[in-house]
Amino acid sequence: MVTSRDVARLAGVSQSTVSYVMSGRRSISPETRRRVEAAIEELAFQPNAGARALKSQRTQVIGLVVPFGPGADTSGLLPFIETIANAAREQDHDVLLVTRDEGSAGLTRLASRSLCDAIVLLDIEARDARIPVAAALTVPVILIGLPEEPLGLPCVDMDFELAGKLAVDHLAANHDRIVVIGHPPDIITRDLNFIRRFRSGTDAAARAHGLPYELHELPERGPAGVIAALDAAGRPRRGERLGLVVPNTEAVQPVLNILTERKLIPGHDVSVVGLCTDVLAESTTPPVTNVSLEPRDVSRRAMRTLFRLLDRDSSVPIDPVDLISPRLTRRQTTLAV
Amino acid sequence: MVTSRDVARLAGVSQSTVSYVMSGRRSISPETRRRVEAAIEELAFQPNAGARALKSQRTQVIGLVVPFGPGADTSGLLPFIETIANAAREQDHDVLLVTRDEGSAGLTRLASRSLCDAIVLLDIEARDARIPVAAALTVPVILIGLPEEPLGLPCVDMDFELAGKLAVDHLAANHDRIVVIGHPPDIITRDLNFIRRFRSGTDAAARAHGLPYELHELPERGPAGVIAALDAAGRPRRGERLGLVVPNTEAVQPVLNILTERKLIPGHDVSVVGLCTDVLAESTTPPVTNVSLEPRDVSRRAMRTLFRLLDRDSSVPIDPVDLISPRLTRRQTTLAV
DNA sequence: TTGAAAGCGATACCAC
DNA sequence: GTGGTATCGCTTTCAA
Repeated sequence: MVTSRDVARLAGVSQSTVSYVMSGRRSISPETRRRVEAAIEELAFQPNAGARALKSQRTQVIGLVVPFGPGADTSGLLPFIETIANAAREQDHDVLLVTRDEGSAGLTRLASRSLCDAIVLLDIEARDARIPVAAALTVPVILIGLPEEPLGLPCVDMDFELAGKLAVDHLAANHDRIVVIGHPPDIITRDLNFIRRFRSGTDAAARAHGLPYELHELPERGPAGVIAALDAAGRPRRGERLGLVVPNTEAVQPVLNILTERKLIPGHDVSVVGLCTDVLAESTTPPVTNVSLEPRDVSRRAMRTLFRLLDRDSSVPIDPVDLISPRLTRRQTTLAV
Repeated sequence: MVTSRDVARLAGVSQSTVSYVMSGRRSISPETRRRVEAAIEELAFQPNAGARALKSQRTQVIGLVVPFGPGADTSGLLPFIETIANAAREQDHDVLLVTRDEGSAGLTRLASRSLCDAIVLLDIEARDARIPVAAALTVPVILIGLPEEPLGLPCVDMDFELAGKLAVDHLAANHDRIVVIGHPPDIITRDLNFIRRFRSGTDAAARAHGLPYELHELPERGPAGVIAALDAAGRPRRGERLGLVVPNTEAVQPVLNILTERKLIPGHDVSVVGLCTDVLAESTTPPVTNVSLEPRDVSRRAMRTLFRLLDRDSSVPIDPVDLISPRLTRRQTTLAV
């Protein structure tokens, strides 16, 4: 393994000079710089991360707590991880994965062992036991999600309440009844509060518009659950214009399939608004009118905030709660006005 | 930040004793052990990872190179990451993500900076430029995928050739024509050689059975590409029993949908065998007969091999190429014999 | 503009 | 059974 000593020897300078050439923290004569850079090149020198972290108290690593482990819901997770990893790399940082099933211990491990400079927590529950632990850590932590009590930790998330409102507002003009198709039981018991927030949005909007409004949970995972929920919703009565809101990304295509099988053409006999990413909405059959749920935007924002927190001399104020506004895109599954 | 010195002071012992209590590398009197453990507990001491790595030359980190970055195909990636992260944690290791768009530089960075003890490379192309670089590293590297020239690096992958053979063998008994639905152009140009291997399996098996055999690539991504490929295959001629093989996981459900739309019931008017995970196969409508493609099994095996490589005093022989046998599960989309 | 040297925190050898 | 101490490779202060 080649060290800065080797470089120094080859360049005929001291070890500290090598360090200064690399960090640029003091002026170096052009000649010395040239020799050192040549030596670095020749030996393909890269500084030892452990030594650097030990001395500088900076690991250049972002800890990412992901919801892996028995019984975890990992659907839709990849865009978060990808965006976070890319954003980290742009700032010359790497990402260390910590599995969620370690619970709070994973957080203290990251911080106490100085494994990372900052932590991103995904998949936040409404009353997440990790929040108090995270709030007490010495490293900055950012939450992707919105707990009831953030305890001062910055949060970034979609504005699900607004999303719910957008969906209902879109349908309000020309529909007689709004039905929200819910989530399977395992999701409900997890108490992820984006569900609650979305419902409070749909709920308030339906009330504001004076529209009949029902919510039907999925009694189980998979197509059977969707069928049951649609049965509960019932077929549109004669002349009734029914609007379905599907906040469960995974249920969007199944809902469209089942309606089609029942000779209810989405966009013609019934309306469907999904909560899902634009990419997904464009690839459903037929393309579904959707409220965008863009994990990449959320992750980007979270990372921007995180690096501001790390940048101690940036005095840019940090939003304690940063809610990204969704956008509704009309596609083929909602009735024309 | 609490260090082993603090623990030593509190316990009234030397720093080295603390270290030995933690590592168990020499015998300690019960009384001393008790005091040290109490101090560790009280101070919630955790050893500094950088310092430990610096001295011990072990980071307890596995580097994972993931295909993130512009234009990367990340579908189906998550189960690999999840399984690898879980397997690492079971061996008291963490996972450091490196994005693929760093290319070979990411590999040398991981190794030269001593960021990790071993590297897992995903998404291997047939002639992957990273292989020679990886082979020259000082840390063990394992490939998930099978390049043309592994250069001595251990590889773990599904046995795609066998997968192709299984699919065709299953159809051979009662079909008159085999059509393989291919991949979209971007995948083809990537030259991921599992495609080639699968085809060589279907090809050989069809020849062995003396069956008419066609391959139709998808001219583009998305449903339109699938429609075009199915058009090219043509409807079964009067009385002809047509068997479709769909090695492209993402195309499986679209194929089923389109056939159904065309009043060709899978399992009745035409047969479909997909290459996909069992979980997916069970949740398609209708459940598709599939050859299993189990990323978790592959990842598990890779990690087992990796930790054997790290375990210097394990003399268990390492398979240079470890191909996991797939399994065909008959579901509802293939004609009864 | 450059060099010498202290020290980050853990490990493990050498003493006793 | 336990303690002292050199050392890993780098950063940065202090001196020149």
